Amino acid sequence: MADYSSVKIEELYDIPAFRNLPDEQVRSLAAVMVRRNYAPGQMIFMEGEQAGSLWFVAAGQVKIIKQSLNGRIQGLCLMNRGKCFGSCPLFDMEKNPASAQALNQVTLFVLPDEAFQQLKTRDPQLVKALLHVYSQRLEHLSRVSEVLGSWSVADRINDCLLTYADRTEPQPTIELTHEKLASLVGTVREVVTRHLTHLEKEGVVRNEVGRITLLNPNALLPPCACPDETTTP
Amino acid sequence: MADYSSVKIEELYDIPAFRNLPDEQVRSLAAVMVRRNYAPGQMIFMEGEQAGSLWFVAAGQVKIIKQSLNGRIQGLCLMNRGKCFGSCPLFDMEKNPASAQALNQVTLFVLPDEAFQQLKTRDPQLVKALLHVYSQRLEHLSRVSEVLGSWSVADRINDCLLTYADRTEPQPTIELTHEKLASLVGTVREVVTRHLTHLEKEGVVRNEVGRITLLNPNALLPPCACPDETTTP
DNA sequence: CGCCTGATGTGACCTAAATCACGTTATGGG
DNA sequence: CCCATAACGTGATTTAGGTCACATCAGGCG
Repeated sequence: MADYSSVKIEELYDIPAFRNLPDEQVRSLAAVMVRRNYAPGQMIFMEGEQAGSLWFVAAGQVKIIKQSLNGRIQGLCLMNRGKCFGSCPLFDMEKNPASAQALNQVTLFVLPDEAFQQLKTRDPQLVKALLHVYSQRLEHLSRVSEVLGSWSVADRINDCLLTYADRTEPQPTIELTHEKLASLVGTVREVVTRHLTHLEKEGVVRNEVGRITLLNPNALLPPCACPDETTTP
Repeated sequence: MADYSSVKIEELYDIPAFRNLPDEQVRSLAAVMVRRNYAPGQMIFMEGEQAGSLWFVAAGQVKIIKQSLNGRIQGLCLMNRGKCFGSCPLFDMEKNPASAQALNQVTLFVLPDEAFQQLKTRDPQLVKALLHVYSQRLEHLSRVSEVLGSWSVADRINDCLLTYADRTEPQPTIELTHEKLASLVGTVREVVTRHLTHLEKEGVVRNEVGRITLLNPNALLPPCACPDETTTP
């Protein structure tokens, strides 16, 4: 099943991190990158494993998760087409801080560690592009920490819907089962179902099997922007 | 009250990130760094503010927190003597991803943004040292996410005790009030008190006012390392 | 030494959300 | 077309842990 065929230059330009790079750099990247396919549910790499490579999502969705000793799984984020993940070879991280799992049929482009090490010496611009990706990741994680720590499950679900909605269409949609949404948010299916049916009754979303349509995204917005004017003197 | 006197070279050598740097580099750092003092509870910088500088803890403790719109506060970590925090000028982060607050009387060394920008061009080694700090932060945050998402409050308290214990003495101690511990862990005082008195009954810790002594740290260890041999066939 | 304030102990109560336990609805393959 | 299976809907029950309401204890200080 594994398809190790090469990566086309046009395909690389679809990835935001590379969009502004000059042609020859992308060309040299394409030469060393590898295409990989994964089946739904398949693990791409595991937390704690030796790290190094960089992964780019060409098609499908990848879930980044932490699994703790007690068996519970906490989703950290969902990587869509164009996103980059993997332990950063720029730092000297030895191990993957989390696991990556294909959520559906997935195609990835891999930049192997060795290839990256070579590129980075003669290509500081590339390094800068990737550093930026990592600064976003730091921000994202600190946001996850905030959300997990102080939001209600309902708010977390709303936030997740807004974050991962596909906005290319007039009606933003999310192509996830309740089960998968639940694992991303860090809760269980029943709670997601209940909350979604509630939202549907309010006319905020429409539920179909494996797909949620946002009819009124704004209604999901305020996590709790309680207008706290009451600064009692 | 603000004491802007200069920073001594010996003091910088106390900071792990600089310990292995050659003498002249540390000398040039000392020339541009600034000393600052903060009172207990005082905010050092706020989430969302313009970022840039790097901060090093010379004495006291600094709490890194996220405050969400609903007013709840989630502690991310506690910085002890020698630790480094602040938004990384290496990335192009515009804003602080979190706030920093002095937990007690605190002395900091500040490396201002401008100074750092100059240093980094002629000192790649320094950059590398700091990148390493940031890779640790990424790991820490992903750990926080895991812990918040899937551990019980009791486990989180235990973990916090182990993480922030001062191991220089035979009996590790934590110098925090229950209130402050609670805000670090992301819970309320009562829960911390209850759990600590429970631990004291079991002989695992000793409680004094503003101080907790770990009598048997190992008892705090397993978050839930349930020996799950039962791979039922 | 008595008072005030901040740090603790502890019970009663209450809510969010996880669990359990089903029933119902899609949907694709034979 | 039928059935297995995955996805969804919904109630009843349970529980961790947050909230409230006090009572106690320790240290500083006039």
